[in-house]
Amino acid sequence: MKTGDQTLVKQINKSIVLSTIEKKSPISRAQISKETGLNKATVSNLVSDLIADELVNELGQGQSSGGRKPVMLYFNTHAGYAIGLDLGVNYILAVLTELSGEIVEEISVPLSGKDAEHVIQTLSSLVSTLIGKAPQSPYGVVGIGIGAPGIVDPEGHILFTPYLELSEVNLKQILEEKFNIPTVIDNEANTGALGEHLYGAGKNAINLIYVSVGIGIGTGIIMNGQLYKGATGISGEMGHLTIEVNGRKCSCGNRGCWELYASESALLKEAKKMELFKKDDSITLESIESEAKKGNKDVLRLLHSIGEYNGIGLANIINTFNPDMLIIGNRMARFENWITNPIKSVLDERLSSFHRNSVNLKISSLGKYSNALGASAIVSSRFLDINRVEVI
Amino acid sequence: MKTGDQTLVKQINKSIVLSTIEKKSPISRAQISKETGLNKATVSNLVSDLIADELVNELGQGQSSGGRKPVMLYFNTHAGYAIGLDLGVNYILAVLTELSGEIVEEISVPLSGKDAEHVIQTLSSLVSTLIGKAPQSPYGVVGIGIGAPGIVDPEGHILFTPYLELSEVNLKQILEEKFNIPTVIDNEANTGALGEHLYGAGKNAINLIYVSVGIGIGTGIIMNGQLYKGATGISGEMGHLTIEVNGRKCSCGNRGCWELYASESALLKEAKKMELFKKDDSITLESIESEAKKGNKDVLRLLHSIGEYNGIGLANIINTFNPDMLIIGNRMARFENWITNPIKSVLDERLSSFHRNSVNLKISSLGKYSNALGASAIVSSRFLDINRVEVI
DNA sequence: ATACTTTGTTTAATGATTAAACTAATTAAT
DNA sequence: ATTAATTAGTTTAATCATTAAACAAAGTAT
Repeated sequence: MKTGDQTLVKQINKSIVLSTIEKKSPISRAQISKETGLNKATVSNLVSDLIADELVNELGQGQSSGGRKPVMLYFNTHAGYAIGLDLGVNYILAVLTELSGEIVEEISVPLSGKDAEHVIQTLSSLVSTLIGKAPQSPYGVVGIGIGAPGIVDPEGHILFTPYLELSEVNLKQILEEKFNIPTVIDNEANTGALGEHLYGAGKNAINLIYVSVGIGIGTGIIMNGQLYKGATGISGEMGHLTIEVNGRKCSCGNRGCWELYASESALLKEAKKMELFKKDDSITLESIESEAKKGNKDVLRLLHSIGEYNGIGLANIINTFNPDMLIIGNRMARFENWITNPIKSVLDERLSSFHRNSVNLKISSLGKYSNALGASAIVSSRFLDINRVEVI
Repeated sequence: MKTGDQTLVKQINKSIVLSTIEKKSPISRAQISKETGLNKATVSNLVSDLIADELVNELGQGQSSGGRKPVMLYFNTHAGYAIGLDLGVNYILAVLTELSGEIVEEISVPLSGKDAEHVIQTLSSLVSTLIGKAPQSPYGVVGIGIGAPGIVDPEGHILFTPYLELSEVNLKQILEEKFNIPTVIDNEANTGALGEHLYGAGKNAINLIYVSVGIGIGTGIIMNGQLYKGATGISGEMGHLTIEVNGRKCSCGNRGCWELYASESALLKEAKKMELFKKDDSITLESIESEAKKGNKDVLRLLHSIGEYNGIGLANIINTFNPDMLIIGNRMARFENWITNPIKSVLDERLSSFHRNSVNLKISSLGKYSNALGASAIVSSRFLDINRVEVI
């Protein structure tokens, strides 16, 4: 059982000091003491440790406020590096980040094949490249984080991906054996939620729902500052909430699932029916967006309707979670200009007054980086042993 | 900021020792040491404290296992008492419990008036009576917990009750001033969830959703062993999930809300349309149940359909939370025999295989006591300072 | 030059846990 | 019946993290 002792006390306080420096650097020992309530002596001790760990640097003196000048402390964001991988359906985005989440290298490659071997091969080669590009540092590459589509269990098995042939593959184990670096895999909605929570639009929200609207719709749930993953790691399948009892049959087995009406797939499917695109066989989000920009009435009407359907599901999420913030991410985010208003008017119409006033709807601020950054954040947080996020 | 020190360490360990005794009594110091990993000396010290606090008793010797006989320790469930109030729409159920949750007194009264004064008067008189009946004990009545219908904010204001005239009333403050006893108010779905989690069907589940199906439908959300209340304390309004986009208008402003199809109100409304009940003006759940027992085909068909609609919403909950357990409580629970099968077949039909296998559906095991016991548990837990549940 | 401030370190005390030694009480074996 | 072995619980001394208070260092203000 996890009992208390002095080691625990020190861990807690060291963590507090480190994250204070992370958030407020440059900062002096005296200021840390005032902000945290820890004794000056305690802060001095812990800072010595952190300097020995190379996680913190002393860098010059600050302004005097009527007495001795303070020594300013900085978080050593270059103590190590983390790799974050956004495993998409037809691309992989790989980033190498500092411990602060700053991107130092990024590579994006299309994913031509869908078979396990090809995917693993591509991932590995990206990881190799990024490891090679990581600058010299005390700790090197401290972890590999992966955001994957589909269902991932707590052990890193991908149980099921609808579009890649990775079902039952234990990516975590494969990569750990290959590179001997701690590896973590999670669903893309979860990594996206973490990315936005730590570095993006959701920085100040402790209860936030990240809604990844892509081919399907998935949600990442952060409550009380912790990622919630459910009993077997497959919570957040809110794309499969029934919004029409006798609606169309969904591949999941259910009927009338939200994502059948509000996702990228729904948008493309409806667009294909339009005269405008009939000639064009390979209809894309780009072409839809360009038509919207031109002001094509039919396209605008379609986006309006998709927006409304998004609003209906978002109202469900608000009624369920009463979150501080909702963040819409993934590819639907690019239609921000056309879907925001219909979403808001549906929320106004459908929410009770108690919920209506507390709605805080945002569009992903990290854009295509939410997943990769969230994935890298999981492993750098683990390395820093800061309880910024709870990851099982 | 909440920093670490020796006080914290002692709090943590004392809490661990006390809850070990609570769960496994009778138990010896040596066994506690083995189970928790704490040193024998530490356990002895903490147990001395707990005995001085009168929270633990030594009571006789246990069986030797080849050496000195152990001294058996018991949790002193009579160290204090807690009051739990289930504030219903037309009744109040009040219980006086031991610290273990054992009921020692219970009073149930009908609620004739709906105005604030009458409700407060009735509550106060029940509390007075129970305080009078509490046996002599070291700590007396340690708290008053209330489970109320409607929306309760974190400060104990009832923001809105659909059926009582208590909107904007600060019950917590009123009762605390009157009795000078710490008082906590929460939504009935939350207290129900806590009751089942601590004493009922959900004892072994750390991720559980309690679904209170009464006049409306509310849910109590327990995740990672903690009650989740949302940004402003009004999460869990899953009765208002849209299951028919263009369905009937609901009083909440939304359309096609789940509770319009699956609640007690839906059942009564449909029953009223039946020939059988046309003569009878005051149709009740009792009469419906009695007809079901007689095997009335129309009633059975109606219950089957209500069960199916319950299943549809429960599938939504499972897709959202992937919980260890779902518990159906409140008045719909009495129709267990007729709704369980339709619920299960809907779940089988509508859930993806990953969720289907992990479904754990139960009916409330505390019956009418879930709320009152959950409410009393909040205050006794606070008193014991055990982190059995997180309550804001 | 002097008094006052602020920063950071040193010192001694406090207190919680713990390993190890010890006492107490019981069983099993000779 | 005596002895050895075992288990329960306490005592003792050591360890270690925090802290208040004293102190040293380095500045500002008058």
